[in-house]
Amino acid sequence: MTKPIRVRFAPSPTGFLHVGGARTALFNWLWARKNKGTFILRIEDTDVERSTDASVDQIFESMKWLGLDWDEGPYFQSQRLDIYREHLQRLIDSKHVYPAFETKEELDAMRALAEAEKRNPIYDRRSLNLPSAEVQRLMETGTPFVWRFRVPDDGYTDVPETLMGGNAECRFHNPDIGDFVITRPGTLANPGMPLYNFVCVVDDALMDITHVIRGADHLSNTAKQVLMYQALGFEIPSFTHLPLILKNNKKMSKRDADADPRTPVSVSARRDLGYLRESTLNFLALLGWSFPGDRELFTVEELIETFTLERLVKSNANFDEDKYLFQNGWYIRNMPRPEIVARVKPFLAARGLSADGRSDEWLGKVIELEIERCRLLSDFADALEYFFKAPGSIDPKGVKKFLGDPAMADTLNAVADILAGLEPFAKDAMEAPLREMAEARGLGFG
RNA sequence: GCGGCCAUCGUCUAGGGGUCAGGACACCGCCCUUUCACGGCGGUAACACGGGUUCAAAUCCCGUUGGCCGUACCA
Repeated sequence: MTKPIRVRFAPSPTGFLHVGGARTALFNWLWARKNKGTFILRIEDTDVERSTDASVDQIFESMKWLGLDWDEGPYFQSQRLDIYREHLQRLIDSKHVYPAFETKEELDAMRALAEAEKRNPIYDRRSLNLPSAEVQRLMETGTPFVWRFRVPDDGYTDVPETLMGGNAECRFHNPDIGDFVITRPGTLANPGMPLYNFVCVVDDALMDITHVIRGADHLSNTAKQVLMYQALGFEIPSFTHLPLILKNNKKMSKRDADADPRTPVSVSARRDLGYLRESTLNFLALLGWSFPGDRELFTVEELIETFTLERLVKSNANFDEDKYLFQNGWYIRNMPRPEIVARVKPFLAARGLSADGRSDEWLGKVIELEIERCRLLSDFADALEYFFKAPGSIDPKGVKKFLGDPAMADTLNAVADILAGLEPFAKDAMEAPLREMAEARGLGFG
């Protein structure tokens, strides 16, 4: 038995949990559950400007709803600043980092110039080339500076990647990486907050993460991180970069605000629309992974049992709304009826349809009437509304078209007479006389 | 621009030297059904292109093209 598996999901609380993040969390969770490992939740909130408590709460809530329970954490990076400070000092002492004094504006100008000259916008190390007396003076006079990581002048950095790169290693040319920044601007007295590529490595190493499973948008960051692991003398974990989830062939992100209310990107909005956790997990698992043997529908237990990193797909996947909807409908139809009744209730209430005084049995019967047509839990509220309240308004066009016709009024009266005379009043008993009447009047039976 | 990754039906994918290239969603048709839906049956539809290697390439190699991601004092 080798080292126990430890994985983590590390969202930044700058918005709700979106379906892409949920899939990353799911694959980490599955890998932990499959291997009796540990699933850790870590909140990456070093960007104080953008992080909010509301986002943290919503992330927790969405993960709990999906059933992605964590074994350790949540850790908050904002509460671990002393740890990062300690490791930063190690990097300073070992000369792996150096202070850089350029302002944001200067850097923007340098980048613009590089672009205009069609050069790579790579930091030119001007602060590294400052005389040490000048560096000393600037620091002591309180000039704000950032810490930059000194990337080796030549050579290559290999990322031990299990998926991308054909199970080989992704190789980056060091001079292409550039000396990246690992803290925000600060002074000796007032140090700047540490940045992602630094804290991520410190935490993953200190938390004994064995497998880093994250989105492929982090692939190029990983080269920087490998360099940091080496500089800090940490053991490098294995990396698995998941193909991205695309929406209309573009990376799906929470920044594409939920333009269409029917197809939101946030997990909680999907839940509120009446998507089930079961179908959400099932559908998400199929985005970049496949169940062996043509299976498309499976339980979470089967998923845990079957999950392997080997069956992960390398190419990006478009989010297929139709398939998600279909699977949601399938789960609704195949769910035990008492369970469905319980799940539909909140959606009726949300629509102001009171089930007070109605038994679950009665609710079960009316739900059964529409269950094959409903693909979202919220569809039941639309479909069953007429059981709960009288029509609020009637389409005037419809009134004119049907009720304005004297023959129609006559027909309706005939229908009413037949129904009133029925004994007992049952569905089976009403069909024959109504058909007879329709035929006599030369009408379709529709 | 530079760097990295990727490339099978419209979409999600299976298949990794010899398959009629399989499944699912969507779409179309038929059946079931008073309608719709569900269900059943059937159908349209794919190996990006060009070179190699090989008796044999969707599968291996190289190139091209295309797509995506990154190129922050965000994560």
